[in-house]
Amino acid sequence: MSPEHIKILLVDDEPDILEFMEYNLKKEGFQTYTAKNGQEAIEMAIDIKPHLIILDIMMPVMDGIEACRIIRNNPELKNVMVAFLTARNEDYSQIAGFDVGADDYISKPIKPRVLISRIKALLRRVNGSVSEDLVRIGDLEIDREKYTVTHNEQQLVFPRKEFELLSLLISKPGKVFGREEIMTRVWGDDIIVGDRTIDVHIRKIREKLGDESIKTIKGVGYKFDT
Amino acid sequence: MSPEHIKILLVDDEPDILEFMEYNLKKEGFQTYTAKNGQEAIEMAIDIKPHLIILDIMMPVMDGIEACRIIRNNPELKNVMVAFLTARNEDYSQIAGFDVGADDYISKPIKPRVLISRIKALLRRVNGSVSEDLVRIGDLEIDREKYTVTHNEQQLVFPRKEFELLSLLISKPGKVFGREEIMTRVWGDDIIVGDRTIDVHIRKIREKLGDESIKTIKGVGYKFDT
DNA sequence: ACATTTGTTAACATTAGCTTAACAAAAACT
DNA sequence: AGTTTTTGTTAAGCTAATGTTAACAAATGT
Repeated sequence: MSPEHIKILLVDDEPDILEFMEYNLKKEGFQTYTAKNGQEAIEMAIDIKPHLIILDIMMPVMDGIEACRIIRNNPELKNVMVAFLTARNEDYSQIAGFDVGADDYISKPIKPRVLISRIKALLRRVNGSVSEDLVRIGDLEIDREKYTVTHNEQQLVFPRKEFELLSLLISKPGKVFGREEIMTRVWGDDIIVGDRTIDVHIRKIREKLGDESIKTIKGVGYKFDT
Repeated sequence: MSPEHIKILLVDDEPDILEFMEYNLKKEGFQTYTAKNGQEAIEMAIDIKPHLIILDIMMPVMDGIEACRIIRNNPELKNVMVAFLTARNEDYSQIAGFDVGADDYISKPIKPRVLISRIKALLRRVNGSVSEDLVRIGDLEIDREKYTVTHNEQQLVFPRKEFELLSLLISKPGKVFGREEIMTRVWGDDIIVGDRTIDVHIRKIREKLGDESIKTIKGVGYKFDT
């Protein structure tokens, strides 16, 4: 999704900050909208249905936390992303765990490059590419966020590579992943490791899952299949 | 705190009354849950951690008084508010409810407006003094307002960074927080501190909590898990 | 101003998990 | 069948990531 189609609603009571953010986001091609308090933000959000709302926490009339709560409870808005703006040294405790469902925190003072990259990361998430934190296949459930694999009610611990490898295979059950592809997607293009490395990891996964699920297609690669 | 975030557990053996209360509370925006006896109520309460439980006194299987007693003895639930539903002419002496720690009585027949205003009053009490900033996970209770962590009846003092770090981890139990994320959310984007800093804080927290609860996922991050 | 508590760093110890090498087994090819 | 190629297995080393400690700096309290 290109920036031109992304609507971002900026909410802050300080005009300077709004202007600053708006300038930087517009330069990147985003569509921007502004509101100066939570109340206004919600009305506007319902109207324009932005992809992302950047909310200052401290605002008159209605603060960011409260606004976020309302947004999260509005069925029309519950899927928009919300990022909080927090003062540099604002106690994290003020916001932490108010599990109002914020997707990110951006701290002041805002640096344009940080802002942009955070926003892009956020939007990447919304587009589905990354998210999908929980995948269930048969009696297997892998949770990328918690980094756990649950198998027959048992939570198993998987070290990084094993997890990523299994995760990759499961991402498309049935598809055969060639060694090349596994290499680049689990290890990356730069680092070079021997060929047996993959086998060893496959073996460990099989060991933990009691075999069966990962199949070898000789000369081609591996696949996950029930 | 807006009604949308208030969870109320309604407990009565008469479906009509449940439905009546539920209808009225939902209209006000509260989240409601229902159970038809004390047994069920307790299981449900542990699960959903409601803010308020409205208990009928006379019920089959387990009556309200007994249920309340159990609730008050469960560390995870001891701070929820409990209100009893009493028949109009029920003798107060019979109730003995205050002995088991009820916070209010609501007498049948229930009038919607009375019900709502009593509930709001109750919840105001909660917000004024305790709770809301209080999170309980297992035998841990962290209070963001007081900056304290209670563990096995012991109030521990956590310095700011430690507290914020623990607080972050607990805000989503199970989720693995990468070092990057920890950095930005506890320290902020601007300030740069060495890598070992996080470890040292983690260590101190573990020291105080007697270890176990914070787990390391090597190469990924840390998570809080029971 | 001093004492105490927090936060950070640096240097070193430790460990988990990654990689490898060497060999065994199984397919695949002649 | 024999040979070649690919994969499985094992255990031992290696390395990067984390744990640990203590000393110092910074903040906070008295």
